[in-house]
Amino acid sequence: MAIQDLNQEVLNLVRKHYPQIAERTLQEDIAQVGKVMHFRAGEMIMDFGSYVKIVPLIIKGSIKVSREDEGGNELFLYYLQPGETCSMSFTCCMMNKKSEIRTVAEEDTTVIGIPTRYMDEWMSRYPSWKNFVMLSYDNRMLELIRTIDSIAFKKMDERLLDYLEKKAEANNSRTINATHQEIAYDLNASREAVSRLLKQLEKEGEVELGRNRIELL
Amino acid sequence: MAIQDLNQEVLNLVRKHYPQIAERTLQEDIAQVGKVMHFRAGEMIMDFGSYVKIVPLIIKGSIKVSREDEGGNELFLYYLQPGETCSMSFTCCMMNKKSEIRTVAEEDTTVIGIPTRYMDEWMSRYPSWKNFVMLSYDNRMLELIRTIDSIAFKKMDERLLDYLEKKAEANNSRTINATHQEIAYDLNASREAVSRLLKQLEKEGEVELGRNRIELL
DNA sequence: CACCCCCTGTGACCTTCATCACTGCCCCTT
DNA sequence: AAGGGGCAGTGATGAAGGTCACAGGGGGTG
Repeated sequence: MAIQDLNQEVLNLVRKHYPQIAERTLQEDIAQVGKVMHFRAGEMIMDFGSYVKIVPLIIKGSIKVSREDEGGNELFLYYLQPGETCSMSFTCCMMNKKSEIRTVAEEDTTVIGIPTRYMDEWMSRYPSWKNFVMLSYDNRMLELIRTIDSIAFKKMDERLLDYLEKKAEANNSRTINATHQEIAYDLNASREAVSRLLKQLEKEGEVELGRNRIELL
Repeated sequence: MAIQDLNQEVLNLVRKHYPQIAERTLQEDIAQVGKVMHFRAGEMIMDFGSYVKIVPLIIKGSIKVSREDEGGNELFLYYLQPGETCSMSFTCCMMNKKSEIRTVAEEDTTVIGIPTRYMDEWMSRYPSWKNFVMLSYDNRMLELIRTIDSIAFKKMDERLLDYLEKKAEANNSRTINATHQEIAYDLNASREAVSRLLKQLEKEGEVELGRNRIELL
C-alpha cells in the first residue's frame, strides 16, 4: 500500500470518528504521522510499567484499562470506546514516565497511533486538539471518581452488576463470555464470591448462567 | 488598597510560588484578573454540586478535597498544597458543569482566584500555562489512582496510617487535631473501628492519643 | 462547684467476604 | 469410550469491620 493511500485512510477515519477535530490542517497532520494499528481481542497493548510511545485514537472495538499494584492485585478501571483516547498517555509521554496502568484490547480493536512528540505542539497550535485533550482528561477523571464511588460505597453484588453492564456495553452484546475467575480478578474479589453472587443474581432473574457465558436479562 | 497595590501583591505571590509560570505577560495577566482570597481553617470553599467560578492557585495553607455520594457517604480524596491548583475546576468551568467534589480549607489558606473564562485563552497563548494545567491534571489523576489503590487493596489500619501521615503533612505538624468521628467520615469507616485501630496503633507505639489530638511518633 | 455535652473506650453480635477443601460436570483429547 | 483439565457450585471457617448499646471521663458553662 502506497504512503498516499495510507494517509487517505487515516484522514477518512479521523473525519468519520472524530468530528470534533475540526481544523483541516490538523486532520492532515494526523494523517501524516498517524498509523493505523490493529489489536486482537485479548491482546495486551501496554503493560504496567512500560514507556508510552504513542497516543491512541480509538476507531473500532474497545480497550480495557486496569490497575495493578506491586503485590499483583488487579482492578478494572474503565473501558475506552471509539471516539475516545487514553488520557494517561498525554503526560506520561510529555514527561517520559512509566505507565501506571495496563491496557488490553477487549474486542478486536483498531486505533490510530500518534507518536507522542506531536502532542505538545498541536496543543498550542490547534484549539480543537487542545479541547479534545482537555475533555479527555476530564472524562477520565470523572470515570476514576465513579470507580472510587463504586469501590468505596458499594457492596460486591452491586459492583458486579455494574461491571457486567459495562462489559456488555463494551462488547455490544448482552452475552458476556468470561469465566468467574476473570471477573473476580477485575473486581479484586475471590472467585467463590463472584460465583455465589452470580448464582444469587440468577435466582433473582437478572442473569442466565452458562459455562464461560453470562446472559444479561 | 489601590488597584495597583493589589496587582503588585498578586504579581509577587505568583512569582514567588509559581516559578514555572514563566512568561512575564502571563504573570501580568494573572495580576490583572486574579484576586487574593483568604479562607479560615474549616471553611467550605466549594460544595458538591455547586458551579465553579474560579480556579484557585494555592499560595498558603492547604485544601482538603473530598467526594460525597448521593447517600451522604463521604470520602477523603487528597490535599492540595501551595504551588498546586484544582484540576477539577478546569473543565468544570469550561463546560459549565457542577462540581463533583467538595473542597474545605484544612488550615487558614490563601489562594489567588482566577475567573474561569481566562483559562482557555491562556492555554493557547502561554506554553507555561498549558504545561502547568497539563501537569496539574496528571498529578491529580495519579493521586486518584493512589486513592483507588488504597481503598481497593489496603486494609483499614494501613489506610488510617496513610491518612494520618497526609493530614500531618498538610498541617505541617506531627500533632493532629481531630475527633475519631471526623477521621471516620474521611475514611468512610465507623467511629468505633477508628477508635479501636488508633488504640492498636498506640499499643504498637506508632501514635500517642489524647482528647481531640493524635501525636504521630 | 455541679452539670452536661461531647468524645472515647469497649463488649456483643452480625454481615460481608476471603480462604480452604472438596465435589461434580462439561468438553476436549487421545 | 476413557481420562483429564478447567470451570462452577457449595459448605465450613475465620477475619475485618459495621452496628448497637452503654460506660466513663474531660472540659466548658451556668
